[in-house]
Amino acid sequence: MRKKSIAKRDKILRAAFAVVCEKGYYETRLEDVAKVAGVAKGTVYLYFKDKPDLYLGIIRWLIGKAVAIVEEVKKEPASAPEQLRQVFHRWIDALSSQPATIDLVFPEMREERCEIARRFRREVLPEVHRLIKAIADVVRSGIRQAEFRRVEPRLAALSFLNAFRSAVLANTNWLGVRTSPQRALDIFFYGINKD
Amino acid sequence: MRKKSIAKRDKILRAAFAVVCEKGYYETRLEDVAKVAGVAKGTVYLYFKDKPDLYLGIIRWLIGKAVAIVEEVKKEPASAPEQLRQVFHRWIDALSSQPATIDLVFPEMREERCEIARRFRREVLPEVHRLIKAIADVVRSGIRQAEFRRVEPRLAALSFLNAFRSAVLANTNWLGVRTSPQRALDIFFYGINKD
DNA sequence: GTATAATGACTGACCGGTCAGTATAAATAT
DNA sequence: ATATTTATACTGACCGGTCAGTCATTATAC
Repeated sequence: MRKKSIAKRDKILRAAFAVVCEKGYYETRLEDVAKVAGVAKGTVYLYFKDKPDLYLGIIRWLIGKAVAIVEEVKKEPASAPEQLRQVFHRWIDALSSQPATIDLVFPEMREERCEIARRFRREVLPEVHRLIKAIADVVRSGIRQAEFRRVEPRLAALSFLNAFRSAVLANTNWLGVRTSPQRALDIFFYGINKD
Repeated sequence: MRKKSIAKRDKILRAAFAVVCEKGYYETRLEDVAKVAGVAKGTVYLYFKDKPDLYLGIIRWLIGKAVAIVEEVKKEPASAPEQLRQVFHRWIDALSSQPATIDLVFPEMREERCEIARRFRREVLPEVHRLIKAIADVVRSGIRQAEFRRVEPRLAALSFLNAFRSAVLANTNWLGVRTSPQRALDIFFYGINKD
Protein backbone atom coordinates (compact mmCIF):
# COMPACT_ATOMS: atom_id res chain seq x y z
CA MET A 1 0.00 0.00 0.00
CA ARG A 2 1.63 3.17 -1.10
CA LYS A 3 0.39 6.42 0.38
CA LYS A 4 -0.58 9.57 -1.45
CA SER A 5 2.26 11.79 -0.33
CA ILE A 6 1.91 15.42 0.63
CA ALA A 7 5.18 15.94 -1.17
CA LYS A 8 3.61 14.90 -4.44
CA ARG A 9 0.60 17.11 -3.91
CA ASP A 10 2.98 19.95 -3.33
CA LYS A 11 4.94 19.09 -6.43
CA ILE A 12 1.79 19.25 -8.53
CA LEU A 13 0.81 22.52 -6.89
CA ARG A 14 4.16 24.07 -7.67
CA ALA A 15 4.04 22.85 -11.24
CA ALA A 16 0.54 24.26 -11.64
CA PHE A 17 1.68 27.54 -10.17
CA ALA A 18 4.53 27.81 -12.65
CA VAL A 19 2.32 27.03 -15.62
CA VAL A 20 -0.48 29.33 -14.50
CA CYS A 21 2.02 32.16 -14.01
CA GLU A 22 3.22 31.65 -17.53
CA LYS A 23 -0.06 31.10 -19.33
CA GLY A 24 -2.85 32.17 -17.05
CA TYR A 25 -5.65 29.94 -15.87
CA TYR A 26 -7.47 29.40 -19.12
CA GLU A 27 -4.45 28.66 -21.23
CA THR A 28 -3.12 26.22 -18.68
CA ARG A 29 -3.41 22.63 -19.91
CA LEU A 30 -3.54 19.99 -17.24
CA GLU A 31 -1.48 17.84 -19.53
CA ASP A 32 1.32 20.43 -19.22
CA VAL A 33 0.96 20.71 -15.48
CA ALA A 34 1.29 16.94 -15.23
CA LYS A 35 4.33 16.96 -17.48
CA VAL A 36 6.07 19.65 -15.43
CA ALA A 37 5.20 17.84 -12.20
CA GLY A 38 6.52 14.60 -13.68
CA VAL A 39 3.31 12.64 -13.24
CA ALA A 40 0.53 11.42 -15.48
CA LYS A 41 -2.55 13.52 -16.07
CA GLY A 42 -4.75 11.12 -14.14
CA THR A 43 -2.60 11.56 -11.06
CA VAL A 44 -3.49 15.22 -10.88
CA TYR A 45 -7.09 14.14 -10.38
CA LEU A 46 -6.13 11.98 -7.43
CA TYR A 47 -4.97 15.06 -5.59
CA PHE A 48 -7.39 17.68 -6.92
CA LYS A 49 -11.05 17.35 -7.71
CA ASP A 50 -10.88 19.31 -10.95
CA LYS A 51 -9.15 22.21 -12.62
CA PRO A 52 -10.77 24.98 -10.55
CA ASP A 53 -9.90 23.06 -7.41
CA LEU A 54 -6.27 23.02 -8.44
CA TYR A 55 -6.38 26.72 -9.17
CA LEU A 56 -8.01 27.51 -5.84
CA GLY A 57 -5.29 25.44 -4.22
CA ILE A 58 -2.68 27.74 -5.70
CA ILE A 59 -4.47 30.88 -4.56
CA ARG A 60 -4.94 29.64 -1.03
CA TRP A 61 -1.32 28.64 -0.87
CA LEU A 62 -0.16 32.08 -2.07
CA ILE A 63 -2.43 34.08 0.18
CA GLY A 64 -1.48 31.83 3.04
CA LYS A 65 2.17 32.67 2.49
CA ALA A 66 1.40 36.38 2.23
CA VAL A 67 -0.60 36.36 5.46
CA ALA A 68 2.10 34.35 7.21
CA ILE A 69 4.63 37.04 6.40
CA VAL A 70 2.37 39.72 7.85
CA GLU A 71 1.74 37.72 11.02
CA GLU A 72 5.44 37.11 11.43
CA VAL A 73 6.36 40.75 11.00
CA LYS A 74 3.61 41.82 13.39
CA LYS A 75 5.39 40.02 16.21
CA GLU A 76 8.53 42.09 15.79
CA PRO A 77 8.91 45.11 18.02
CA ALA A 78 8.83 47.88 15.42
CA SER A 79 6.66 50.85 14.56
CA ALA A 80 3.69 50.31 12.27
CA PRO A 81 5.30 52.14 9.33
CA GLU A 82 8.38 50.05 9.80
CA GLN A 83 6.31 46.88 9.90
CA LEU A 84 4.53 47.76 6.68
CA ARG A 85 7.88 48.48 5.12
CA GLN A 86 9.09 45.05 6.23
CA VAL A 87 6.05 43.31 4.80
CA PHE A 88 6.41 45.18 1.56
CA HIS A 89 10.01 44.19 1.04
CA ARG A 90 9.54 40.62 2.09
CA TRP A 91 6.69 40.32 -0.36
CA ILE A 92 8.79 41.84 -3.09
CA ASP A 93 11.50 39.31 -2.39
CA ALA A 94 9.02 36.46 -2.33
CA LEU A 95 7.69 37.06 -5.80
CA SER A 96 10.60 38.68 -7.55
CA SER A 97 10.89 35.50 -9.56
CA GLN A 98 7.19 35.41 -10.48
CA PRO A 99 5.72 38.88 -10.96
CA ALA A 100 2.65 37.38 -12.60
CA THR A 101 1.65 36.12 -9.17
CA ILE A 102 0.22 39.49 -8.31
CA ASP A 103 -2.69 39.03 -10.69
CA LEU A 104 -3.56 35.66 -9.24
CA VAL A 105 -4.15 36.98 -5.77
CA PHE A 106 -6.43 39.78 -6.81
CA PRO A 107 -10.04 38.80 -7.11
CA GLU A 108 -11.67 38.71 -10.49
CA MET A 109 -14.59 41.05 -10.72
CA ARG A 110 -16.85 39.21 -13.14
CA GLU A 111 -20.53 38.93 -12.47
CA GLU A 112 -22.56 35.91 -11.44
CA ARG A 113 -22.61 33.32 -14.15
CA CYS A 114 -18.99 32.35 -14.75
CA GLU A 115 -18.32 29.10 -12.90
CA ILE A 116 -14.78 29.71 -11.79
CA ALA A 117 -15.49 33.29 -10.72
CA ARG A 118 -18.40 32.13 -8.59
CA ARG A 119 -16.32 29.49 -6.88
CA PHE A 120 -13.55 31.97 -6.47
CA ARG A 121 -15.84 34.43 -4.77
CA ARG A 122 -17.20 31.77 -2.48
CA GLU A 123 -13.97 30.06 -1.57
CA VAL A 124 -11.14 32.52 -1.95
CA LEU A 125 -12.62 35.87 -1.04
CA PRO A 126 -12.56 34.93 2.65
CA GLU A 127 -8.83 34.39 2.28
CA VAL A 128 -8.41 37.78 0.65
CA HIS A 129 -10.36 39.26 3.52
CA ARG A 130 -7.90 37.68 5.93
CA LEU A 131 -5.07 39.30 4.03
CA ILE A 132 -6.74 42.70 4.10
CA LYS A 133 -7.57 42.30 7.75
CA ALA A 134 -3.99 41.44 8.63
CA ILE A 135 -2.71 44.60 6.97
CA ALA A 136 -5.57 46.68 8.33
CA ASP A 137 -4.58 45.61 11.84
CA VAL A 138 -1.14 47.02 11.37
CA VAL A 139 -2.58 50.25 10.03
CA ARG A 140 -4.99 50.46 12.93
CA SER A 141 -2.23 50.08 15.46
CA GLY A 142 -0.26 52.74 13.58
CA ILE A 143 -3.21 55.11 13.87
CA ARG A 144 -3.43 54.43 17.59
CA GLN A 145 0.24 55.31 17.94
CA ALA A 146 -0.37 58.49 15.93
CA GLU A 147 2.08 57.30 13.30
CA PHE A 148 -0.60 57.32 10.60
CA ARG A 149 -3.38 59.73 9.80
CA ARG A 150 -6.94 58.69 10.59
CA VAL A 151 -7.59 56.82 7.38
CA GLU A 152 -10.04 53.95 6.98
CA PRO A 153 -7.79 50.96 7.87
CA ARG A 154 -9.29 48.53 5.37
CA LEU A 155 -9.10 51.04 2.56
CA ALA A 156 -5.52 51.74 3.54
CA ALA A 157 -4.86 48.01 3.39
CA LEU A 158 -6.35 47.82 -0.08
CA SER A 159 -4.29 50.83 -1.11
CA PHE A 160 -1.22 49.12 0.28
CA LEU A 161 -1.94 46.09 -1.88
CA ASN A 162 -2.35 48.27 -4.92
CA ALA A 163 0.79 50.21 -4.08
CA PHE A 164 2.51 46.86 -4.00
CA ARG A 165 1.04 46.16 -7.38
CA SER A 166 2.44 49.43 -8.68
CA ALA A 167 5.81 48.45 -7.32
CA VAL A 168 5.77 45.08 -9.03
CA LEU A 169 4.65 46.59 -12.30
CA ALA A 170 7.23 49.34 -12.09
CA ASN A 171 9.86 46.73 -11.43
CA THR A 172 9.29 45.01 -14.74
CA ASN A 173 9.44 47.17 -17.82
CA TRP A 174 6.24 46.36 -19.59
CA LEU A 175 4.93 49.79 -18.85
CA GLY A 176 8.11 51.68 -19.46
CA VAL A 177 8.24 52.88 -15.89
CA ARG A 178 11.15 51.03 -14.27
CA THR A 179 11.70 52.40 -10.79
CA SER A 180 12.69 50.77 -7.54
CA PRO A 181 9.84 49.29 -5.50
CA GLN A 182 10.85 51.59 -2.68
CA ARG A 183 9.47 54.62 -4.50
CA ALA A 184 6.01 53.18 -4.87
CA LEU A 185 5.94 52.54 -1.15
CA ASP A 186 7.10 56.09 -0.65
CA ILE A 187 4.10 57.43 -2.55
CA PHE A 188 1.83 55.24 -0.46
CA PHE A 189 3.27 56.67 2.75
CA TYR A 190 3.63 60.32 1.82
CA GLY A 191 1.35 60.85 -1.16
CA ILE A 192 2.41 63.02 -4.04
CA ASN A 193 1.19 66.37 -2.77
CA LYS A 194 3.59 68.98 -1.51
CA ASP A 195 3.24 69.91 2.21
CA MET B 1 -27.68 46.84 -47.31
CA ARG B 2 -24.93 48.55 -49.12
CA LYS B 3 -22.06 49.31 -46.79
CA LYS B 4 -20.66 47.77 -43.69
CA SER B 5 -21.77 50.50 -41.30
CA ILE B 6 -19.61 51.94 -38.55
CA ALA B 7 -22.74 51.96 -36.43
CA LYS B 8 -23.00 48.19 -36.62
CA ARG B 9 -19.36 47.74 -35.80
CA ASP B 10 -19.93 49.88 -32.77
CA LYS B 11 -22.99 47.93 -31.78
CA ILE B 12 -20.99 44.69 -31.86
CA LEU B 13 -18.19 46.32 -29.89
CA ARG B 14 -20.58 47.47 -27.19
CA ALA B 15 -22.22 44.08 -27.02
CA ALA B 16 -18.83 42.40 -26.72
CA PHE B 17 -17.85 44.84 -24.00
CA ALA B 18 -20.95 44.01 -21.99
CA VAL B 19 -20.42 40.27 -22.28
CA VAL B 20 -16.71 40.44 -21.55
CA CYS B 21 -17.41 42.54 -18.46
CA GLU B 22 -19.78 39.90 -17.24
CA LYS B 23 -17.89 36.75 -18.13
CA GLY B 24 -14.33 37.71 -18.87
CA TYR B 25 -12.56 37.04 -22.14
CA TYR B 26 -12.33 33.28 -22.04
CA GLU B 27 -15.90 32.64 -20.97
CA THR B 28 -17.22 34.99 -23.60
CA ARG B 29 -19.00 33.11 -26.40
CA LEU B 30 -19.15 34.89 -29.73
CA GLU B 31 -22.60 33.40 -30.13
CA ASP B 32 -23.69 35.43 -27.10
CA VAL B 33 -22.01 38.58 -28.31
CA ALA B 34 -23.83 38.22 -31.61
CA LYS B 35 -27.12 37.66 -29.84
CA VAL B 36 -26.71 40.73 -27.66
CA ALA B 37 -25.69 42.79 -30.69
CA GLY B 38 -28.69 41.48 -32.56
CA VAL B 39 -26.72 40.00 -35.46
CA ALA B 40 -25.71 36.54 -36.57
CA LYS B 41 -22.42 35.04 -35.51
CA GLY B 42 -21.02 35.22 -39.02
CA THR B 43 -21.59 38.96 -39.10
CA VAL B 44 -19.17 39.46 -36.26
CA TYR B 45 -16.49 38.02 -38.53
CA LEU B 46 -17.24 40.61 -41.19
CA TYR B 47 -16.22 43.32 -38.76
CA PHE B 48 -13.51 41.61 -36.73
CA LYS B 49 -10.85 39.19 -37.88
CA ASP B 50 -11.19 36.86 -34.91
CA LYS B 51 -11.94 36.80 -31.21
CA PRO B 52 -8.68 38.41 -30.05
CA ASP B 53 -9.20 41.15 -32.59
CA LEU B 54 -12.61 41.89 -31.11
CA TYR B 55 -11.14 41.92 -27.64
CA LEU B 56 -8.34 44.25 -28.62
CA GLY B 57 -10.98 46.48 -30.21
CA ILE B 58 -12.66 46.80 -26.84
CA ILE B 59 -9.44 47.63 -25.04
CA ARG B 60 -8.41 50.26 -27.57
CA TRP B 61 -11.85 51.79 -27.36
CA LEU B 62 -11.73 51.96 -23.55
CA ILE B 63 -8.23 53.34 -23.31
CA GLY B 64 -9.11 55.80 -26.06
CA LYS B 65 -11.99 57.09 -23.98
CA ALA B 66 -9.81 57.28 -20.85
CA VAL B 67 -7.11 59.23 -22.67
CA ALA B 68 -9.72 61.53 -24.22
CA ILE B 69 -10.95 62.46 -20.76
CA VAL B 70 -7.43 63.29 -19.64
CA GLU B 71 -6.76 65.39 -22.73
CA GLU B 72 -10.00 67.26 -22.26
CA VAL B 73 -9.35 68.02 -18.62
CA LYS B 74 -5.83 69.13 -19.39
CA LYS B 75 -7.19 72.01 -21.45
CA GLU B 76 -9.08 73.42 -18.49
CA PRO B 77 -7.38 76.17 -16.50
CA ALA B 78 -6.96 74.40 -13.19
CA SER B 79 -4.11 73.33 -10.93
CA ALA B 80 -2.57 69.93 -11.51
CA PRO B 81 -4.07 68.40 -8.34
CA GLU B 82 -7.45 69.73 -9.37
CA GLN B 83 -7.03 68.27 -12.85
CA LEU B 84 -6.16 64.85 -11.49
CA ARG B 85 -9.18 65.09 -9.22
CA GLN B 86 -11.34 65.89 -12.26
CA VAL B 87 -9.97 62.95 -14.23
CA PHE B 88 -10.48 60.65 -11.31
CA HIS B 89 -14.12 61.56 -10.84
CA ARG B 90 -14.96 61.55 -14.51
CA TRP B 91 -13.44 58.10 -14.79
CA ILE B 92 -15.43 56.92 -11.81
CA ASP B 93 -18.59 58.21 -13.44
CA ALA B 94 -17.71 56.63 -16.74
CA LEU B 95 -17.44 53.13 -15.35
CA SER B 96 -19.76 53.21 -12.38
CA SER B 97 -22.03 50.93 -14.39
CA GLN B 98 -19.25 48.51 -15.28
CA PRO B 99 -16.65 48.13 -12.51
CA ALA B 100 -15.25 45.07 -14.21
CA THR B 101 -13.84 47.38 -16.86
CA ILE B 102 -10.90 48.17 -14.66
CA ASP B 103 -9.43 44.73 -15.12
CA LEU B 104 -9.65 44.93 -18.87
CA VAL B 105 -7.48 47.99 -19.12
CA PHE B 106 -4.70 46.65 -17.00
CA PRO B 107 -2.16 44.61 -18.89
CA GLU B 108 -1.91 40.94 -18.29
CA MET B 109 1.50 39.91 -17.11
CA ARG B 110 1.79 36.44 -18.56
CA GLU B 111 5.00 35.35 -20.19
CA GLU B 112 5.74 34.70 -23.83
CA ARG B 113 3.71 31.81 -25.12
CA CYS B 114 0.08 32.69 -24.56
CA GLU B 115 -1.35 33.94 -27.85
CA ILE B 116 -3.66 36.63 -26.61
CA ALA B 117 -1.15 37.99 -24.11
CA ARG B 118 1.45 38.27 -26.84
CA ARG B 119 -0.86 40.16 -29.11
CA PHE B 120 -1.93 42.28 -26.20
CA ARG B 121 1.62 43.23 -25.43
CA ARG B 122 2.31 44.06 -29.04
CA GLU B 123 -0.86 45.94 -29.85
CA VAL B 124 -2.29 47.38 -26.68
CA LEU B 125 0.70 48.19 -24.53
CA PRO B 126 1.45 51.25 -26.68
CA GLU B 127 -2.05 52.46 -25.84
CA VAL B 128 -1.46 51.91 -22.15
CA HIS B 129 1.75 53.87 -22.50
CA ARG B 130 -0.25 56.73 -23.99
CA LEU B 131 -2.53 56.66 -20.98
CA ILE B 132 0.35 56.65 -18.54
CA LYS B 133 2.05 59.41 -20.47
CA ALA B 134 -1.07 61.58 -20.41
CA ILE B 135 -1.32 61.31 -16.64
CA ALA B 136 2.41 61.68 -16.18
CA ASP B 137 2.24 64.96 -18.09
CA VAL B 138 -0.22 66.36 -15.59
CA VAL B 139 1.97 65.21 -12.73
CA ARG B 140 5.01 66.75 -14.34
CA SER B 141 3.32 70.09 -14.71
CA GLY B 142 2.22 69.84 -11.08
CA ILE B 143 5.81 69.32 -10.04
CA ARG B 144 6.88 72.33 -12.06
CA GLN B 145 4.29 74.40 -10.25
CA ALA B 146 5.53 73.03 -6.93
CA GLU B 147 2.12 71.55 -6.24
CA PHE B 148 3.53 68.03 -6.10
CA ARG B 149 6.66 66.60 -4.57
CA ARG B 150 9.47 65.55 -6.86
CA VAL B 151 8.20 62.04 -7.58
CA GLU B 152 8.89 60.05 -10.71
CA PRO B 153 5.98 61.19 -12.96
CA ARG B 154 5.42 57.87 -14.67
CA LEU B 155 5.45 55.98 -11.40
CA ALA B 156 3.03 58.54 -10.01
CA ALA B 157 0.81 57.94 -13.04
CA LEU B 158 0.90 54.21 -12.41
CA SER B 159 0.13 54.80 -8.76
CA PHE B 160 -2.75 57.01 -9.79
CA LEU B 161 -4.15 54.19 -11.90
CA ASN B 162 -3.81 51.78 -9.02
CA ALA B 163 -5.38 54.27 -6.63
CA PHE B 164 -8.25 54.41 -9.05
CA ARG B 165 -8.38 50.66 -8.92
CA SER B 166 -8.56 50.78 -5.14
CA ALA B 167 -11.40 53.26 -5.40
CA VAL B 168 -13.37 51.06 -7.76
CA LEU B 169 -12.81 48.00 -5.61
CA ALA B 170 -13.72 49.85 -2.44
CA ASN B 171 -16.85 51.05 -4.12
CA THR B 172 -18.15 47.53 -4.63
CA ASN B 173 -18.30 45.32 -1.56
CA TRP B 174 -16.52 42.22 -2.68
CA LEU B 175 -13.70 43.02 -0.35
CA GLY B 176 -15.76 44.24 2.54
CA VAL B 177 -14.21 47.69 2.34
CA ARG B 178 -16.96 49.98 1.05
CA THR B 179 -15.72 53.55 1.17
CA SER B 180 -16.26 56.50 -1.13
CA PRO B 181 -13.83 56.77 -4.07
CA GLN B 182 -12.83 60.16 -2.74
CA ARG B 183 -10.92 58.56 0.13
CA ALA B 184 -8.75 56.45 -2.08
CA LEU B 185 -7.77 59.55 -4.01
CA ASP B 186 -7.05 61.22 -0.72
CA ILE B 187 -4.55 58.53 0.19
CA PHE B 188 -2.91 58.93 -3.19
CA PHE B 189 -2.49 62.67 -2.62
CA TYR B 190 -1.53 62.74 1.02
CA GLY B 191 -0.32 59.25 1.84
CA ILE B 192 -1.17 57.61 5.12
CA ASN B 193 1.72 58.87 7.21
CA LYS B 194 1.22 61.54 9.79
CA ASP B 195 3.00 64.89 9.04
C1' DG C 1 -29.18 42.17 -62.46
C1' DT C 2 -25.37 42.26 -59.65
C1' DA C 3 -22.50 43.03 -55.84
C1' DT C 4 -22.21 42.69 -51.27
C1' DA C 5 -24.12 42.20 -46.48
C1' DA C 6 -26.09 38.87 -43.55
C1' DT C 7 -27.15 34.32 -42.01
C1' DG C 8 -26.69 30.07 -39.18
C1' DA C 9 -25.89 25.13 -39.87
C1' DC C 10 -21.82 22.82 -39.92
C1' DT C 11 -17.04 21.20 -38.91
C1' DG C 12 -13.05 19.79 -36.69
C1' DA C 13 -9.60 20.75 -33.33
C1' DC C 14 -9.15 20.76 -28.69
C1' DC C 15 -9.09 19.52 -23.86
C1' DG C 16 -11.21 18.39 -19.25
C1' DG C 17 -12.29 14.48 -17.14
C1' DT C 18 -12.72 9.16 -16.94
C1' DC C 19 -11.56 4.46 -16.19
C1' DA C 20 -9.81 -0.09 -17.27
C1' DG C 21 -5.58 -1.71 -16.56
C1' DT C 22 -0.72 -1.83 -14.39
C1' DA C 23 2.86 -1.31 -10.91
C1' DT C 24 4.35 -1.52 -6.43
C1' DA C 25 4.37 -1.46 -1.55
C1' DA C 26 2.51 -3.44 2.64
C1' DA C 27 0.28 -7.33 4.96
C1' DT C 28 -0.16 -12.01 5.70
C1' DA C 29 0.64 -16.88 5.30
C1' DT C 30 3.68 -20.63 5.24
C1' DA D 1 12.81 -15.87 4.59
C1' DT D 2 9.85 -16.05 0.77
C1' DA D 3 5.58 -16.59 -1.66
C1' DT D 4 1.02 -14.97 -2.06
C1' DT D 5 -2.51 -11.86 -1.43
C1' DT D 6 -4.39 -7.35 -0.92
C1' DA D 7 -4.73 -2.48 -1.34
C1' DT D 8 -4.12 1.47 -3.74
C1' DA D 9 -1.20 4.85 -6.26
C1' DC D 10 -0.48 5.65 -10.85
C1' DT D 11 -0.99 5.60 -15.90
C1' DG D 12 -2.43 7.32 -20.47
C1' DA D 13 -5.57 6.13 -24.26
C1' DC D 14 -9.93 7.52 -25.03
C1' DC D 15 -14.47 9.95 -25.11
C1' DG D 16 -17.79 13.50 -25.48
C1' DG D 17 -18.97 18.17 -25.22
C1' DT D 18 -17.76 22.65 -26.67
C1' DC D 19 -16.98 26.50 -29.59
C1' DA D 20 -14.10 29.42 -32.86
C1' DG D 21 -14.24 29.96 -37.35
C1' DT D 22 -16.13 28.68 -42.26
C1' DC D 23 -19.03 28.82 -46.22
C1' DA D 24 -23.03 27.80 -49.07
C1' DT D 25 -27.12 30.15 -49.26
C1' DT D 26 -30.32 33.96 -48.87
C1' DA D 27 -31.69 38.86 -48.50
C1' DT D 28 -31.17 43.44 -49.80
C1' DA D 29 -29.47 47.79 -51.64
C1' DC D 30 -28.53 50.17 -55.81
